[in-house]
Amino acid sequence: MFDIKWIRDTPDAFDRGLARRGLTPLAEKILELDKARREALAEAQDLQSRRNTLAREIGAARGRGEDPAALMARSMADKDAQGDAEAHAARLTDALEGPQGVLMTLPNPPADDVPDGRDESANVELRRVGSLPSFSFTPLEHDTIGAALGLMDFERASRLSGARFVVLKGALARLERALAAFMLDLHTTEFGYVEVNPPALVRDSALFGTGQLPKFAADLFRANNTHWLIPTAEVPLTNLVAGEILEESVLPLRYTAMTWCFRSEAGAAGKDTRGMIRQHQFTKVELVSITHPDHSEAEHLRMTACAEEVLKRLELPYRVVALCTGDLSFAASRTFDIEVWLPGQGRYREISSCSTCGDFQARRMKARFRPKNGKGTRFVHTLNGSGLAVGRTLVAVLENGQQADGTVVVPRVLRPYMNGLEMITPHA
RNA sequence: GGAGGGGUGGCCGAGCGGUCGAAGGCGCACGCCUGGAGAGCGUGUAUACCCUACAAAGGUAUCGAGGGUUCGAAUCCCUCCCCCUCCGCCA
Repeated sequence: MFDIKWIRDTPDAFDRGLARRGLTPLAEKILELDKARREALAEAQDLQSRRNTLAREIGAARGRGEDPAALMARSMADKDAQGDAEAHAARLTDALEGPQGVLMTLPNPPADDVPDGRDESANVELRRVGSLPSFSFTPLEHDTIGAALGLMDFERASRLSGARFVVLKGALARLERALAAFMLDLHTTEFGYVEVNPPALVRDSALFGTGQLPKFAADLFRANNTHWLIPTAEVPLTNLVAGEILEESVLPLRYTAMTWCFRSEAGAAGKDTRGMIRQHQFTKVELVSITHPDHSEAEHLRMTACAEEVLKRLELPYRVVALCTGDLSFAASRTFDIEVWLPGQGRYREISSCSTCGDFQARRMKARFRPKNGKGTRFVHTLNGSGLAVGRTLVAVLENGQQADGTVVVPRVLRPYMNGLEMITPHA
């Protein structure tokens, strides 16, 4: 969602943002609509104002026992014209700001420092952390390891639910729970995030707020006519402040939640069909921050560091990548991906995505705050990041911790969460 | 699922077709008063849009949301959302 005033003031900057997203200029067209809308609005308001005056005079005349017929006739005379002007203004407003309006369907412009590029090949690696493990054997992929342990079952999962589901058992089920608990504990006790247990079913308005709707309905699971399954806890956590006017003193708000995430993975046919990398349902610990506009930049770095800390403590090697304009998601203005090293695949894979959305989501949600000094209200900034994707973290633990004998070493920090277990062995 | 009762400004609460953005109270802010505090008194206290210098003044809208009736709606009608109570069911 865009600030129409900003487009009025700086149409070139707006079009430049679109261009960086690979879109054609639209400022001129938008400003035409905007101008027409304001004219229609002014006309309608003018007529309404006159009729309000007449209505008051009619009331007064009645009070004096006079016949208001003449006044009523004058009021009626303007009625159609007003109706037309209103309808016209409403159509134009809808074309601009309605659910399918231009301002609603255009993506957030990239921040200035986002590298330009068509696709992920233009992403910029910022840093590598941790040293890659070496193996005296050819490291296996996680699904092979899990199957050999007898604790990861794709066949039965597909019998239950089809492709892109998994059944974890025993120590692996426990490992998933341990990972999520460890992450939540870290974020709540050391980084000041408030743990939230939000609904996993939301309605349209929440998904419009964060930007999944109207454009990406195909990526979501729809429960029925009124509810959708969340694709990420970003949706309920961010929408916690939808429609609110916050006191500046409560900012920043930091929320974390462990939820299941449900994604239809439309358009991912053929990608990552094996294993747990790309599932219809997965567990994720999410981080969301609601900040003052002046602090979102620093918060973005802070949030990324919080997510990185999880990997550091799990002793998993990773790298951080700045997404280029072509790889940026709809609502994000800047995104850092954290990619964990997967020895079985011999490559880094995304395990977290930390984005700042500026005021883009806040506008859609109407989430504002009242500045301490100064009047009126301002839109907050919203940020979200995985801290981390639990399923993929489990994959990384398996692939990095695998031993020649098929067992898997449990990372030290997880052992308290695993009843002291140091090693995952077959059928454990 | 069945039967009722409700949704008014930061909060409480009046209004039930006319001059209501909305009485009154509380809270909050500022001022006066005070050695200081309290009490007391006074003033102010929403959001969005239009207009405009993104000033002042003005206009329009908003009493859960959206439609309708009417010259005129917080007040009447319809649809939807939400909350509460009782019964049923249920983790």
